[in-house]
Amino acid sequence: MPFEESVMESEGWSSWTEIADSFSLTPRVLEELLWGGQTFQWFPLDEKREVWDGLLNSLRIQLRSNAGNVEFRVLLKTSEFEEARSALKHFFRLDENLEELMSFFPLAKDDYLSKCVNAFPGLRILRQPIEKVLLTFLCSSNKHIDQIRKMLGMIAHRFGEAITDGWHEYPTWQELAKVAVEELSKCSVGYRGKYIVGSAQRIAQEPEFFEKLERLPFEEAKMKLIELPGVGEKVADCVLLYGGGHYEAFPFDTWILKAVSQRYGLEGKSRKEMQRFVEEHLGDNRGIAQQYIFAYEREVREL
DNA sequence: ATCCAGGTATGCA
DNA sequence: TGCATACCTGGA
Repeated sequence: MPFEESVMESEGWSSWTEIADSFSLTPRVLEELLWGGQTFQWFPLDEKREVWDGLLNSLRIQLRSNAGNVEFRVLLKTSEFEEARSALKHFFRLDENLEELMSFFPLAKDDYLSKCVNAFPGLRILRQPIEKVLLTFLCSSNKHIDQIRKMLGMIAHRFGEAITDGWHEYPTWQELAKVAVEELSKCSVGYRGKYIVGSAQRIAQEPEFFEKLERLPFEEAKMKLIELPGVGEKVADCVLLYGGGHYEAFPFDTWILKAVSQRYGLEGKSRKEMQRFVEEHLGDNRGIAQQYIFAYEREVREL
């Protein structure tokens, strides 16, 4: 019997419902959003990765693309239906006009970017709490996405609040500040353990750290983040892009570095020069462009 | 086995 | 500033 049947019949779940009228995504793009390295609290329920199981605002939710329409259902005992729907609209940024944000991309004179954009229609930057994003990208250095996911899963399970059916939230920074590095090391975090606890302790001793961070303009927020141990330029850019909604952030990871230098003929150029090129060529919403490039490169290089 | 992975911190020219 | 190296861990 198809997997979907048993899911439909299990108790406690609401019925599958569209998140919003005009919100459609192919299964591939939905997969890229939930599994591609922006967020780490969603897991595929089936081999084909068409149904997703996750946690959003501590609500247990499932997602799928049904003939293009993004549908959700929620475990009713843990939440109200409309609460989940509005959390999802927020998460997918349905309040923003993606087309308009991308209207300044130099698509007419950039075949490469056009290819990236066309390959993942509707791809966007998810909106996640900045506290959570900081934790995820503090784990990210020198790791594959699936390894990051495993680390975070262990951290949540060991230190985070239990929600339902073995699902745990991430621990708060206040909680992490009290964790011993040796304890955290049991989550395979390696040398990142001291970064996480060290950052947690600084955050814990500065009241409203994240509130202040969110009020700062991009460059100042970036400097504030880089003061934390384990946060360099790349992690700071990720935190501000995925958690702070700063589309000026353009994280230069190894993939993007390779892609930009090769695709735009900038081999041998310094990192500074590449940054300057990206700023001028891609414009203020370059962070969104980065997401398309990242997705495209991962797909063509087959991982 | 040896290398590398969504980098950062440190030391030295 | 700009480059070299070490760093936990685990999978290829």
